[in-house]
Amino acid sequence: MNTRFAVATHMLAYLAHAQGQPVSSEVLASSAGTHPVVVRRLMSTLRDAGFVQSQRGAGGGTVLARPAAEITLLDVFRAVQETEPDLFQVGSTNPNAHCDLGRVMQQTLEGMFGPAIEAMRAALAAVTVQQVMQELGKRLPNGCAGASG
Amino acid sequence: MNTRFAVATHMLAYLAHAQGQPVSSEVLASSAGTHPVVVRRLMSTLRDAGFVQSQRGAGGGTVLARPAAEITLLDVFRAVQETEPDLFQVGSTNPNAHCDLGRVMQQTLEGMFGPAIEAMRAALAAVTVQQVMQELGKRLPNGCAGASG
DNA sequence: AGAAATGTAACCAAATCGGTTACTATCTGT
DNA sequence: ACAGATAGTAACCGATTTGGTTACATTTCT
Repeated sequence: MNTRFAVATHMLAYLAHAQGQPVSSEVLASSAGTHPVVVRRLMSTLRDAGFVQSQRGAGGGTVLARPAAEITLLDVFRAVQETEPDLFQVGSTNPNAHCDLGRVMQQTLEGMFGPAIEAMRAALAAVTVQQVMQELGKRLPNGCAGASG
Repeated sequence: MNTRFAVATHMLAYLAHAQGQPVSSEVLASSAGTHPVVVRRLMSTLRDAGFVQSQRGAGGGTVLARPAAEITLLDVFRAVQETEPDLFQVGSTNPNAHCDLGRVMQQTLEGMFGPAIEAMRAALAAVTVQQVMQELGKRLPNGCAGASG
């Protein structure tokens, strides 16, 4: 899987911790261990999804556009992972035209994965960015997250 | 995601339906809509995992090495998807050496994904190859699966 | 004006994936 | 013994994806 989901969550949690103070892509990239352009690319997606808001120019950066408590990890996953419908891409076995087995197999697997996928979705939907941030706070009592890195 | 998991399940269900009769990679490939070499590659993995047994030469093919009721989809997934531990590869954000945030973020996300991953695993473990085969039988009453395709 | 920052296109190297060819090894049947 | 059928496996290829990087236009603040 990609790193996009993890990086996006990382960025959002950082923004939540910044409490409305704009954060530059350079700072976020440094924290997430990637390149500022990668951050801005992801931000573009998150902006389209309505999660963040950016300001150009000196002193600019990105802030959350919604309360962190109202952004779930499922929201983030959906925004960032364009191929969300097939969280498990069961299909893509090229069904044999000569027989229905291929197609039926695909339907069958999809049916049997339904519960698994729903369980995963529910688990992701149960966690908010705010919770991630708070969990981070517990593990980083020194406050490094808000300062330099 | 790959097609490997779907194809492997396809093959195993087919073998379960064949009831001990060896099935050639050509037949399986035709049914799954792929190439015989792809089937044999996957079979090699499934053989290493102890799920199937193959016989070379004329009249050869592959048979199940275990009762279909004792092979779960989680088993198949683990065997075929080498990167199983990170069903969600949360990590691979390069933690910033300057600050612990990267590493802690990774730990935090992993911790919050634990339940989601476990839910998914449980759902996969609850389905056996035999159940897939039976479900296929319901949807293919004409018995095409056992005949030509 | 100049510095700082985003937005975005473009390119690249690496990895992955599935298909294909080619060859060897093995087994069965005559 | 020989021919045919089959698995096992290495090797290569093209397509796709991914993330990093450069480059440049745009915006905003001082």
